[in-house]
Amino acid sequence: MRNVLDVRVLANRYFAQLNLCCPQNLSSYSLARTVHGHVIASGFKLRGHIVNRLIDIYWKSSDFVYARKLFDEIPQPDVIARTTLITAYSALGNLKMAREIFNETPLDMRDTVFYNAMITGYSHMNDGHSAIELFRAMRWANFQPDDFTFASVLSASTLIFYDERQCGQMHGTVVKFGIEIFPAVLNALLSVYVKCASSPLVSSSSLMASARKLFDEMPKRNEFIWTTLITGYVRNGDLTGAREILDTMTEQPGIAWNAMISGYLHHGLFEDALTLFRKMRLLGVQVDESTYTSVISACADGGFFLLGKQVHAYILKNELNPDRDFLLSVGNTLITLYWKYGKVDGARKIFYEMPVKDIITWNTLLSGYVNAGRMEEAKSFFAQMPEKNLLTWTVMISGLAQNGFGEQALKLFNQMKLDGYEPNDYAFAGAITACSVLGALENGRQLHAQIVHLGHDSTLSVGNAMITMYARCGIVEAARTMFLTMPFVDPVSWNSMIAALGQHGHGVKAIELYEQMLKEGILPDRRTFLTVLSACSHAGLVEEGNRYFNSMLENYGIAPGEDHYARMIDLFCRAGKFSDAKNVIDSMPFEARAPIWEALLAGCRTHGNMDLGIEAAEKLFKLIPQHDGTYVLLSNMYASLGRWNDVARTRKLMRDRGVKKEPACSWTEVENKVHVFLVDDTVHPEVLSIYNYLEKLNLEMKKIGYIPDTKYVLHDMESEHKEYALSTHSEKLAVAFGLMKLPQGATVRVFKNLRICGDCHNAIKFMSKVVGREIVVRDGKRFHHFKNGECSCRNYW
DNA sequence: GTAGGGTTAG
Repeated sequence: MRNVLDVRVLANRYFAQLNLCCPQNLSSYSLARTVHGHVIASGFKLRGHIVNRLIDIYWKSSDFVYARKLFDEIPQPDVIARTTLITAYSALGNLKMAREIFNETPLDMRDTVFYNAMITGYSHMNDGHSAIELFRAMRWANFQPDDFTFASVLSASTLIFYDERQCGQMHGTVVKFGIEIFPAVLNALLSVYVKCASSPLVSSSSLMASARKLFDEMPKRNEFIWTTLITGYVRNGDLTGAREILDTMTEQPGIAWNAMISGYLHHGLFEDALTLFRKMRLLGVQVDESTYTSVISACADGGFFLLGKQVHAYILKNELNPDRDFLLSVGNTLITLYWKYGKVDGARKIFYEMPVKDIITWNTLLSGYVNAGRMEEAKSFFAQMPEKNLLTWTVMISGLAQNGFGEQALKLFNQMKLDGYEPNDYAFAGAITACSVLGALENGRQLHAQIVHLGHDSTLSVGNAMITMYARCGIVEAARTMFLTMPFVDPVSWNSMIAALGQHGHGVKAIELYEQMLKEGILPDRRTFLTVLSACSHAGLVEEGNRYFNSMLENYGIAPGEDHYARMIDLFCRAGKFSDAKNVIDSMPFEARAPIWEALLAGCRTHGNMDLGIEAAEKLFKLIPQHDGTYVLLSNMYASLGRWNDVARTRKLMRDRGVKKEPACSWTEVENKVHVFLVDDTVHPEVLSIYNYLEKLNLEMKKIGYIPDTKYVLHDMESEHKEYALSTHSEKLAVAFGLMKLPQGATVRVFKNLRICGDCHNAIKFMSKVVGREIVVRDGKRFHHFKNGECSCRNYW
């Protein structure tokens, strides 16, 4: 039996040991476990300060389950243990559990600190209303609020206050309680004014003036207060004002400089951010993790990859300290830096070397894979993520959609909703993009309705995706309406609309829109030129295309890339100007790689320039021997010349060389083999008749050594998404239409669920030219008349 | 046991 004194000595010793523990540090966690073990072994009952301290260390070391277990084992947890637990649950974002502990605590046990913890929990989780409500309840129950209370309450107020009157009232309350002598409270009050001023609903000038007055009258200013004011000016877009404050500062807290750097960063002034960083180093101002994070981010977004790499090297050399949490946010930004400059492997290396990762780390590398189009890696990475959030899903959905996996993207979109996530505008934009990939107009329209219902329709991401979706589905008019009714447009919107017109043969209109964009002072970017050149190419506007191409470097300082040269080759080939196309290749400042030769071969396919096509194919065989695309293009070229034996020879060559994928069925190959094919109104027989039809076609093609991919169609018909399956293959349907030897003026009905999409429309136009007859296609209540390669549908165009 | 400012992902 121990005597009381022994126990107390022991307890004090344990407590001293525990106080040595620094939370959030693994070694302190194991020390806590050891002490805990000693306590139990000695038969000493866990209670009082020791147990509270243990709970505190456990949860701060993220062993929350254990912390809770310990708490539950205490027969009568005191108010301190309860406060710890409330703080713990709040920090984990679980306000429900925190509130449960709160409610279970009898009124006579509570104290001000206890209330403060719960109020702070609400405030940190951005639940301003609950925080204020609890503050009222606290006063109602006659608890005296202190400076901590007001700091939290004021912080909560910034979330819900929207006008000057409220700010003034709160100011009065603070003075009434005589709390304004505490810097933390004053700073929080300043923050209330500043955040209210940055609300779009109020005029910021008078609120900022009040904030400034408050600031000027402060007896003492600490680094918090300087920083709050600087961010205030930054948030209100007054970077000059912010900089003036920074320059008048007597002390130089690094944190205020960080606020300024991040201000420059968020206003796109990357060079200013970097200049300030240099000055900071020069003056010896404390640089920390946050500084590096912003600076690397500025490098990533501002086109300073080399500088970013230098900063990386500097950090590795001077700042690498595994004991600090240094690597997390800096590492996250570094991953962004590397993938944004195409160094996905570099990004991956950083990821795997990081000792501590969070969800941002995972999301960032996922974005890297997705952006590089490395979807297989992205998919397996997504599958092995330990935690996902809305952004994770969004990145994956739009990534799948943009890389052509429309069906998978829509599946994931539904999965996301099943998992309880409310899609945001970006997620909807991803789903809409998936619909444009699939040509699934019906689906896109349903999404459009939901988007309007949820009020996401005014956002840029959704609007831009919708323009493209309607355009790809052939409804250029709807795309135009979107473009015209969007409250804000950006260069992407212009690009999308120009592309919409260009893709549907409205080359002249596309160019007119481009000119209008220039008039409105929007600068074209690399993608704009890709779009404009395509439009010229489709509309046969060779001279204009050439002029725009030359203007890139001359007027806008954009060096044409490989893709732009490829577009020029396409432009010339379509116009039959093969020698000009060849000249483009000779004049390029870099060695022609595969995409260039592919463009040439594709151009030769369309216009049957066999010699040049073979030359391009030879280059491609050398450059990428196992690439099936070359064989497809080459055999298509032969097919367009009716050289069926060469088609068969090419395909044999491909098999002999062990190249895997079979070329897809394409209209040029079979245009000489025209059949009658009509569909009726019900769904099932239509599916069957297409299948039967293609089966028949199969046999005929096999006779000449061609293996078409009807398996593909059959496979999708069996899939659960019938509607997508039909829509996915609208291009193939167009092929089927094209194959028909249509009687003069014949009408073809399109499936109930299928509308004429962009690709389909183009294919039918093309076939009307080839067949030399008028084709009438009924699409719902509308009729499309195709004749001589043009469509004269009044309702649409 | 509780408070106020700056920090990265589409």
